[in-house]
Amino acid sequence: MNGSGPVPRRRVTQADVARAAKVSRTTASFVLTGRTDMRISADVQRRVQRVAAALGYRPNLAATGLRMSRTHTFGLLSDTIATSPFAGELIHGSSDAALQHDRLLFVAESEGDSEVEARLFEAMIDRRVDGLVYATMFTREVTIPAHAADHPLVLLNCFVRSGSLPSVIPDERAAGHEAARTLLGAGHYDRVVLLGEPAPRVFAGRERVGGIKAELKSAGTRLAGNVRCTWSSHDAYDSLLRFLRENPAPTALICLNDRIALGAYQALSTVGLRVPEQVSVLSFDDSVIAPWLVPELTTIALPHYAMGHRAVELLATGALEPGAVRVPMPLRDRTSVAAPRERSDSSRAR
Amino acid sequence: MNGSGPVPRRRVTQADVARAAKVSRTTASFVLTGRTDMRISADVQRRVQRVAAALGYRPNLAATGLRMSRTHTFGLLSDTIATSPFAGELIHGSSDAALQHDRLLFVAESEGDSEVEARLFEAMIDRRVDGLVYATMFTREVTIPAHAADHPLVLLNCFVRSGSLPSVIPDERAAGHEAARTLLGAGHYDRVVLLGEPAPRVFAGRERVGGIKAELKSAGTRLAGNVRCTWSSHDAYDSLLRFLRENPAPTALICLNDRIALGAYQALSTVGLRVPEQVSVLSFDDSVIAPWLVPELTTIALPHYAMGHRAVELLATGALEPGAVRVPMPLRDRTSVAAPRERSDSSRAR
DNA sequence: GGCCAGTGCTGACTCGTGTTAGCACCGCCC
DNA sequence: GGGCGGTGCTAACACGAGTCAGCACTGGCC
Repeated sequence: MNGSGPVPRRRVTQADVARAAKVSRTTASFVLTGRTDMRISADVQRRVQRVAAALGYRPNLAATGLRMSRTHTFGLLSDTIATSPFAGELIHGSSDAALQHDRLLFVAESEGDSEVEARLFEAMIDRRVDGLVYATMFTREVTIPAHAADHPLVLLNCFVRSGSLPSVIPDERAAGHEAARTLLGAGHYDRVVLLGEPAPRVFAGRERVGGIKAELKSAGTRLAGNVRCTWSSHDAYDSLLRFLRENPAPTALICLNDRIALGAYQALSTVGLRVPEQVSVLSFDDSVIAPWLVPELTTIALPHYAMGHRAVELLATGALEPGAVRVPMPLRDRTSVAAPRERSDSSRAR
Repeated sequence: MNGSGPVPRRRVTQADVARAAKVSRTTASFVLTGRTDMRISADVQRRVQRVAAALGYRPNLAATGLRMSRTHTFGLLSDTIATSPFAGELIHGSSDAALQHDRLLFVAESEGDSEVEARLFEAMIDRRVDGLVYATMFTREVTIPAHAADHPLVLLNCFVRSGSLPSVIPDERAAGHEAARTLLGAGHYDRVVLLGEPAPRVFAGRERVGGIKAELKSAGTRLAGNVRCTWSSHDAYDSLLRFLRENPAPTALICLNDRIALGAYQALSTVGLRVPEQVSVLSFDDSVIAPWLVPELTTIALPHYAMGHRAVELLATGALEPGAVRVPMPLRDRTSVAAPRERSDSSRAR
């Protein structure tokens, strides 16, 4: 006799449920999709529900995707450079939002290769994603291929010049204001030095500096110094060291990002200036190293998680109005900012 | 008259191609899937190909997925803690491998919540992924829910006790050997101090220390000191500072990870010891800060990119033998290791 | 001229689901 | 008792592809 053997465990389908509940597949479908406009007796409804649960029925989303042209799936396409620690946050926020809206995310990276980008784009469209997020690692302007316009699309951390596409970017300008306000609030007034300008036409740099200067101006003061350097810890180290040898020490330092702040810490340590007792340090990005530094670095965070979350949420809710959503950048108030110990003679109590 | 208006641009299907090429849909299907066992004249083949290209036909993968039960899609499920900068690398490697094998990756994170994990798991299965990668941020042992065994599964950066599942992990032990060998090669022999043991039953720590000690032993020497501290820069800073005040300075320091190395740098700077002239520093992980430090940190890299790549490749090629694939950890030879300047009297030329 | 083998293509079914049109039954009313 | 309105369900088609069985035609052979 031919033993039944281990059944190859086919997945249970709607038809299985219908058969077991002794109704037509149509009826099962109506009950399981929860449609009320078709008259199904309460009795049958319960029976189908119960049988479905008992058999562990789960709809085959490949099939519904085909039938409905909605796959409950989004694509996240980024140009992420592998070394960026922010990529994880962006994906994390996106992934969380997707889960909340019962979606799943395809994630892929083009490394800036536009041919690869096109291939990935096609691959997602071929799988009939319901929408796309196009993300960049650094906030910048992008151009989007024309055929992309056929599909729901949200730009993440980037924007198009025309502003004709929905996009999510960090509010860098407000962050600049916040930075200056924080130092002013701690009592720093006229011996605040900026480290890192000019960022070569980089959105973040331009906006941050703009916000800082505007805030200081409206408080009736200005930067006491402006140390130029690239956004690398090594250059920041060298540049600040040179500055400190030729100028009076500032009471506070605004570093345009955490990498610069790291270089600044090392330079300050080299000349024997202590943070925050002698020099306060405030920075931007809240990269992983901020809490590792001694003392822990006070910095204004790039809200990558929140941005990713927001972008996917826009797609999921269909709120696709053109224009930029600016996500606030929160201050991570740690221990590198303190009140200035000695007042310079030109400072005044506020 | 009812103007034709802008056609809602329905995607072109195989049926469209067949119609335009004046063949049956069956024939179109055979040509487009490149099947040769069915006899189609070369003439018709060319015609179909040409028409398909002209119309820009692309198969609907939701449909083939349904028909074939193969979606050309994998799922990557991780417990990633958002703050980890390594997540990006893991995903990057996986994504690249997927692209190479014409697959797309669902990526999702559970944040260690097993209920969320189960939901994501279901969501992927419901979308009929061809296989799953289960990834952890830190190398560790995991337990996999039983029903997962029904699907092709590769463990990434983790393993099951029984070893019954294919898994990809970093070769931490070999890295320990490499670390010791590197210092020995630079001339450090008997004044090498370890900073960071014991890692509380952490795989990476155990293996690294094991490799280091074994290598030193086989070279006829041993660690000159063992400074215990947690894997945080702050604790490393404090612990090393205390050690340096009570002991002769080592010629080389092995830090069990880069965070510890950062604390060590700051402590060495505090007591006026220069890297690498007076103390060489060697570390593990190659986190983002390694190249930012002054001098740049020599460290043995966690091969997250390679591991992600390998895991997806295993799935794509179907090479799913049980047991662990150990991925080598490359030395990033920067500038924090140099030959010791002065020999201690007990050292001998090698 | 009828049979056979080979060539080249197509009809019809399938995957698992959503949806429209319509069928069978019941009770009521005149 | 025959039409009629309502109730409760189902047959049949569609989504876009892959695949099996078989049909129509040709040419050669006895």
